[in-house]
This record gives sequence, C-alpha cells and structure tokens, in this order.
Amino acid sequence: MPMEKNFDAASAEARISSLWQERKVGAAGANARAGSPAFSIMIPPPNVTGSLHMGHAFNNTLQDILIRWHRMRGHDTLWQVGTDHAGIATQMVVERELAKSGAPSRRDMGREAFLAKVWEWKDQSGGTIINQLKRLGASCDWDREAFTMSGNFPDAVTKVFVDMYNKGLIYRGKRLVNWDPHFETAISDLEVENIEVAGHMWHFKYLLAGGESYEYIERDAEGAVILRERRDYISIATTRPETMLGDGAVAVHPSDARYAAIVGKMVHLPLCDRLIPIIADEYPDPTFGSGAVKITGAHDFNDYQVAKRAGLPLYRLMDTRGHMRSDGAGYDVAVARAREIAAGAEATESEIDALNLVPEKYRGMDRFAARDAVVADINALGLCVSTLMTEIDPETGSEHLTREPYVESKKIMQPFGDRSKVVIEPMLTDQWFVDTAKIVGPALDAVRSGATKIMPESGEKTYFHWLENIEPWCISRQLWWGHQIPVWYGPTSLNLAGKEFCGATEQDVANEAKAYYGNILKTEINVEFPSEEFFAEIGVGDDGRDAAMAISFNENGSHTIRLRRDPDVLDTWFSSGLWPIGTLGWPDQTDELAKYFPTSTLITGADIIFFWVARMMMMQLAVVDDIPFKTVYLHGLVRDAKGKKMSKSLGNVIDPLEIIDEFGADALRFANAAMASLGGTLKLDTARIAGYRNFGTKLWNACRFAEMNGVWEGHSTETAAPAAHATANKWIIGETAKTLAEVNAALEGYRFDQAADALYKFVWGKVCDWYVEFAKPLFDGPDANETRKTMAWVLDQSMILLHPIMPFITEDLWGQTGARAKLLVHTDWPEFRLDLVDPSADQEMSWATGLIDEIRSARTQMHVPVGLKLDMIAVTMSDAARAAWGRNEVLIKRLARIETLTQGTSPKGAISIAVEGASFALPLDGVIDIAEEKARLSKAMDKLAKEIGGLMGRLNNPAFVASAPEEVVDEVRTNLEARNDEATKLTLALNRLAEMG
RNA sequence: GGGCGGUUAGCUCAGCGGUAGAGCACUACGUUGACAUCGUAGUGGCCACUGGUUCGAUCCCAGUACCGCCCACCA
Repeated sequence: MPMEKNFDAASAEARISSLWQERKVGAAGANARAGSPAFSIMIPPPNVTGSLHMGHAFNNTLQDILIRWHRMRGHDTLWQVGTDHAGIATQMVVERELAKSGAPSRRDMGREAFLAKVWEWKDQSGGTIINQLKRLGASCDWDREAFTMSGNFPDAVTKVFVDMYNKGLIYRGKRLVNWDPHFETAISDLEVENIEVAGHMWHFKYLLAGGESYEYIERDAEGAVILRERRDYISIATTRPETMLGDGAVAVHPSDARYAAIVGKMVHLPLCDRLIPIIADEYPDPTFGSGAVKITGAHDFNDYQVAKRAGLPLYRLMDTRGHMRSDGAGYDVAVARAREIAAGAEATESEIDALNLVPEKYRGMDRFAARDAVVADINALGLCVSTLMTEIDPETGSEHLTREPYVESKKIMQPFGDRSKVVIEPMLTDQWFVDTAKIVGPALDAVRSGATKIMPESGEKTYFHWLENIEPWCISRQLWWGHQIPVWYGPTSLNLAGKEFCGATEQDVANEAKAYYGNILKTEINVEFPSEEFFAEIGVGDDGRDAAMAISFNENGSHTIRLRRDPDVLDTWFSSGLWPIGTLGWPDQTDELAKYFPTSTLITGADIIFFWVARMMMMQLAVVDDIPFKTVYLHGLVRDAKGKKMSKSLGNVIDPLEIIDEFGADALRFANAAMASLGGTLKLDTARIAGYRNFGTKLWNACRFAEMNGVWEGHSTETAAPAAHATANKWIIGETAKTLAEVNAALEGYRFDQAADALYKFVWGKVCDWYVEFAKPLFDGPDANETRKTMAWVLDQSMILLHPIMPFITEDLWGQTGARAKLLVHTDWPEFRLDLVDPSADQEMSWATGLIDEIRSARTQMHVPVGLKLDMIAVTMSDAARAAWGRNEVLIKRLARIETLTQGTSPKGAISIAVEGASFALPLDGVIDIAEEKARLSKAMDKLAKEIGGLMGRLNNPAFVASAPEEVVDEVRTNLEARNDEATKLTLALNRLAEMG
C-alpha cells in the first residue's frame, strides 16, 4: 500500500501516543544497556490546577529531547513526572469554583469539608495537564507520577521540617511579614511584586507638646540660611497617612541641625490622644522631604527596624483583611494603657499586640477609606502642611486661590501580591521561618565549585547575588490547602509554661507532651488532639495559640492534656523544594534514589531560580548533603512574535494545544528546539511553526519517494553504512556522519537550536535538495542497488536523528518503511564516525553542485526556458574536472538540463560558465540577448574584482604576511589564485562578446 | 539606585577575530518521474554609534545611545 501524500498528524499522534503508553516506552530504565550511565530529569511539577501553556510546552520539549536522546543511547533513563499542589493557586481556584456553583464558602464549610472539596476537584481535573503533556509527546515514566501531597511526600515534608526544627534551622517568631489581605495569609518576599504606581505624598504637622516652639533654620547647599522661622511643629511626610494612628515616634537624623534642639521632646499625634517622642536615628535622610520620618513599627519594614532599635511599641492597626481593627477593648481603654506603657509600665509583646489603638471612628474601615478619612480629619485640624495654590477653572478660565492639603503626586513603588494583585500590607504576625543564612553556604559552594553548573552563566551571577543576600524564608501560610505544620502547642498549666512540640507523628508528639507534663503530674496523661470545634468552644482563636489551652481533669483522676496543632500550612515551595528526593521515595533509601540521584539536568524557567532552584539546592544539601542536579538549564519566558509577554489581557496568548491541533506536535517541538539558543529571548511566531510543519512534510515525502522506489525492500534495517562506489552515495553517507557529529555536539552543549538547525539543513538542504535528485538517475544506472541501500540507510538515520525533536512523524515513518526490530523510540542511536566522510567525494560533489548552480543561474538570467535542454561545449577542462565530469555526468546533465557535452571553442552567441578547472559555453545563437549576457558577466566580474581587491590588499600588506598565521596567508593565496582564474575566463568571455559587438 | 542581557536582511533570529548566514516575507519563472505544506533563480546588510587593541574587528576592550529583564525600604 503506497504511503499517503501527507503526514496526518492528528490521527498519527493519537495512535502513536497510545502505542507508546501501552508499551511503557518511558519507563525508568527502558532501553537501558547493561552498565550504561544513568540519566535523570525531574520535571518541574506544574500546578495541578494548571493547563499546558507555551512555557510548559517549550520547557518539556527540551526535557523530552534530552530524555529521548539519552534513552536511545542506551542510558538508564528516568524522566520523573508529577504535579505540585500549589497551595494558594489551588485554594483560589477551588474557592472560585465553589462560589460559582453557589456552594457554601470555605469558612462556612470548615477546614475538613473544604479540603475534601479540594481533593475532589484535584481528582477530577488534576489529570488535565498530564494528558496535555502526553499530547506534546513527552516520554515520561507515567507510572511514577508523583504529587506533592500524596504518597511518601507528606511524610518526607514532615520529616524534613522536624529535622530542621530540631537542628534549629526552623524557628517561629512574631515578625513583620508581607501580608496578603485578600488571601489573608503571609507570603514570602518573592511572592511580592513591586510595581510603580501613581501615588501621593502628604505632609503633616505634628505639634510639639506643651506649646513649645523652636527656631527652624533651613540652609542651602553652601550653608547660607534660606529660611528662618519659629515653629511649634515638626513636619513629616507619608504616602500612607492611615498608618499614623500607630506611630511610635518621629525620627530625625542625629546630624540634622534643624531638629537637634527638639530631639527627645514629645509631639502630639494628631487624631490620637497620645504623645510620641522625637528620636534620633540613622535611618532618615536629611536631604529628603523634611528630614523627619514618622515611625510606624508595625506597618513598615524600615520603621520596624527603627522601632526595634529605639524600643518603641509596635501597634498593629489592621486585621487580616486589611481593615482597621475593630477587636479588643474600646479606644479609651486602649489609649489609657498605651500611655501607661509609654510612661514605662511593663507590657508583654502579646499585650501590646492586643491593644487596639485605632480611634473608634476609623474602626472597621477599609485601609484605603481610612486613609481618606485621616487626611480629611487632619486637614480639618489645620495640620496639613498646606499651601495656597492658584487654581484655574477649566471652564471659565477664571483664577481663584484655594487652600489645599499639601499633597504631592508622585510615582511610588507599591507592593502587590503576585497572585491576589492586592496591595500587600506589612503585618506583625507569628510565622515560621527557615534560617536560610545557616543553610545557604553549601548551596553557594556547590555552584562555585562547579559541582552544579548553571546555564547560561549569567544565571550563576543571579543565583550568587540572591543567595549572598538571602533573607529568612517565611514558610508558614494561613491557608488550608497544604502540608500542615507538624507542631502542637501545649497549655500553660499546672505551674508549667506552655510548650510547643514538634514531631513527625501524633504519637511522637504525645510522648513528648507526656514526658513534659507527666514529670510534674506524676499521673497518667491522655494527650488528645482536639478539633476546631473544641477551640471554638473554649474561645481560643487563631491568635491564641500561646495562650493557656486546655487541661481537663477526668473523673477517674487522670488528666487530659489537650494539644492544639498549628493550623498553618507550609509554603508550597517548601515541599516542591524537596521534589528531587521526594519523588524518588526519600526518606526510604530506594533503588531509584541510589540510581537517579543526584539528577542529571534540571530544565526550568529563569523566573523561578529563587523560588525553586535555589531552594532545592539549599534543601537537598541540608537534608541529604548532596546536590540535587549537576546541570541547571535556565530559559526565558516564551513571548509572542513581537516579543510581548503572553497575557490574557493582551489577548496574545498562544495555546500550545491549538498549535498542536493546527500544525502537529512535532512542528511545535521543532520550533521550540530551534528557538532554544542559550540566553536568547524566546519569541514564538506561528509562521515559523508552519515552516517546521512543512519541514516534516518534506521529510515525509522524501521517504514516500524512497518507499515508492522500493529502497527498503529486501533490506532489514542496517546500522552500518553501506559500502558505496558512486560519488553521490559516498558523499551523502559522509554528510550523514557530519550531521550526527553536529547533533551530538549540539545536544551535549544544550544547544537545541544548533541540533535543530543541523538536522534541518541536512534533511532539506542535502538529502532532499540534492541527494533525492541524484538518486533519480542513479536508480536507472549500474549503481541502482547501492543507491537504494544508501538511501534507505540515510533516511533511517534521518528518522533516528530527528526522533528526539520530532518523535511522532519519525515513529510513524519508521513503522511504514522497512522491517523494524524495535519501535523507533527504542532504536539505538548511531555511533558511526566522521571517518565515513570521503574528502575526495566531498570535493567532487561540491564541484558538481557548483557547476549545476552556475548553469541554472545563467539559464534563468538569460531567460532560457526551463524545459529546454541545451548542448554544452567544454572550452577548457583540467584532468581533474574531466574526471569529475565523467563520474557525475548523468547527474549534472539531468539537474542542469544539458543534452550533450562536446569539446570545442565558444561559438558566437553563447553563455559562458566558469568553474574551478573548467570553462563551458552554452551556445544559444539567436536565443540570448548579447547585451544581457554582457551585463550578467560584468556583474559577476564586479563581484570578483571586489573580492580580488580585498585579497590583494591583504597580501600586499607586509604586516599581514608577517603576522597572520601561515595557513591563513596560504588560504588567501589559493583563494586569490582561484578568483584570478575565474576572472581570466570571464574576461575572455567578455572580450568575445565585445568582438561580436 | 544596583545588577544582567540585547541592538546583524522588511520580520524573527543564528553566527563570531580572517571574503556576512537561516527561516519567513518579497520578485520572476515553473503541472521537471516524493513534496505547491513544493521547485529553480533572485532582490535585500556602513553587523546601533564613538574610540581603542590587532596585520586584520560584526566578533575582543572602553564609552555613548536606545530597548528589555531582574533586584531594591527613600518616608
């Protein structure tokens, strides 16, 4: 049955994909030869919520290319697949789904029920992206699919937490953290995007207490006085007026002469019945604004540091949703206590945190509404540093003076949650941290020493820079979907301080608690893990974890200690940070762990170098004292054809599945490989994908031609190149060997683009453009059998070499041609060498193709009809040229459309052709336009003259001859000789034309 | 403000001390024994700018301009 005219991607991909899955071609170790090296890649786990986008398609194409290449080479290969539970993202999606379907909200249904919903959702749609990976042709070990919340993963995560806790690498503390008021959770620094927005800065007066005043002197840069006045206030500036309610002080720089006299004095905090001190601190910049800064320790990272240094109380103003607090006692009570504390009364951190110093008026207001209210109220008090401004009415054009609160419009950098897109609030809360400073060392050393290599090299600089300045990593999240922190809190009771217990299992924790409480009680203790309801009952909320919990006395005289588990979950990146060992079965010492770890290569987006790569490095080194991967390949974001980021709002998102539907997975994969140059930007153009689809068609049809000519008939697949006699066969065998070497070298160096390029040029430029054409006459000649064998071999090699990049079409072709022992996916990668290259065959073919090019070019320019066969005259011919002609006559004649070749002189009205060692004439009396031929030859002469000029110039420069390497000089000399030879021939031809007039 | 990268044909990108490359687009011709998802032949480049190193620079170095990305607490 003859082959179809075109590759049917849609049906072939479905058929081949299921064939591969049935045969488990991607199973760990499949096609491995005994004693071969291991090669392993961990897939960057996509979010279970996700679907395949172009970044995934690109990233996974590269991984699959490497995996298939190594697998075909007989290496013991593992491509570990799996998905990430993606805490915030998944919780967000499920909450949205619930809202859409009118189900009760997360809070209404409670933690347990909500988590059941998430699992339900995960089970029903979590497989989407896995199936999409299959459509791309990814050859993972599907049976090993992992999930960061399943299998051994929860245990592994818990064990790591407990170990790190016990080593003092994880600690809990009340810190100022980035708080997302939408998701009501802390997030890490990395999850905050600082974006420049149009903002405002207000200037307020804080009046000195007791009606005091001072002389304020402003000087210019030269020290000359430019302003001198008595002031009873200090001027401060802020972009966030609502936070002034929590101010603890006003700070000025110690060297700032303007305020030296009032440092230590108190000022009235507007809108609040509190006095705060003016303090000196290095932080304020005297040259910026008024030089005085209000200090709100609980709502600003800089102020927090100042407050810590000065021992100022940290007054929290907002609740978890970013509304002004409405909890706790009334304002009067709170402010009275705050005054006592200011006067020196002892107060614990948690007591201060419990104080709600938001005046009643603002309580419950959204932070932005509170901002407006505070500004309005301060303005009403006349405490805005205001200025008379001339306002022009845009309609009447009349001018009038207004007194406006002094507000500058300016660009400010504002922090936004990368998921929620709401403004992040610095918030004082209890959180868990990894003491990264303690584990960063080995991660730095591993890259410095080259144990782990990051490509491109610029990635290493980024990596170093971040790790050298690393901040503690906030790993607790106030979410429900995730790995719950394995810490339980015991009550303060029976003369014992409350205590936290960290353990891998509830039993471990129970034992620890028994030991702690039991030693005192000397009686049996039942440790129970109470429910949320229990805590609701005894009135302990989230913030009450340290408070006395519960201890109940049972009737029989024993005591029941109730421990409460920390409700927080871990940052998703904490668990995905363990992906390499976790997926291999750790903490069990599995065979896979022994074989495939450390993994060979990580291919991932440069955007998650900090989130993931650096953390995997730190975590793996901290936990198993080994690097997670030897090579890290970082790539950029896939952009659209114009270089724009793909985004839904821009409407320029290219869906890889639509591309696969339209052009086939192979075309997309080839395009991905072709644009994967190291460090470049990735601009994806569908025109380019179409081009590579065409490339597939081209290969398909070359095979179709071969099949029609029965090249595979009677031959089983041969791995060794056939012995060839015909120059064209020798040549294409050599070209195949060169291509193999190029592809190997390219993939070795992660130059997917060069591998793709080499294959494209070989298959299209050599095999299809020349070899198939040569084969046509050869099939009718004495070398027919050899040519068939050669063509079968060359096309087999083409399929093999292309398979890692274009697996579907090559597997399909493999099945439709020849008798095959194995599927192509498991066929051995060839090992032939460059000694298959025959230099004399190479030279001869380049002479022949050069001659054909010249003749074709001349014919076209002279408007010789394509179908017209010409007789050609050899005017001069060297022995070498004569021999080359002799061996390739049939090919040249056919491709150049030459009828006969005779010896002779150039007749009147002929086209002249000059090549190395020979000159020819195509008699076309009456057919050609002499003027046109003259122009053609002149143009060629001009080009030659320019080249000759350049070459002569170099040779005439004594410095060049003296300093340049000998081979370069020689090359220039031989080059010049050849060009001169051609020029002579062309001159002769031109002279002849001149004679004819 | 700091760091990194880019600037090569109309477009998207390779290249790299020794005569500028590919794909797409464009022009002309073409039902040539696989392929119109094609063939043949062409058009098209002061390789951003200015200096320096060198026998020789698109390539190395320094600076300038423009563009992009990452990081950063100026109230």
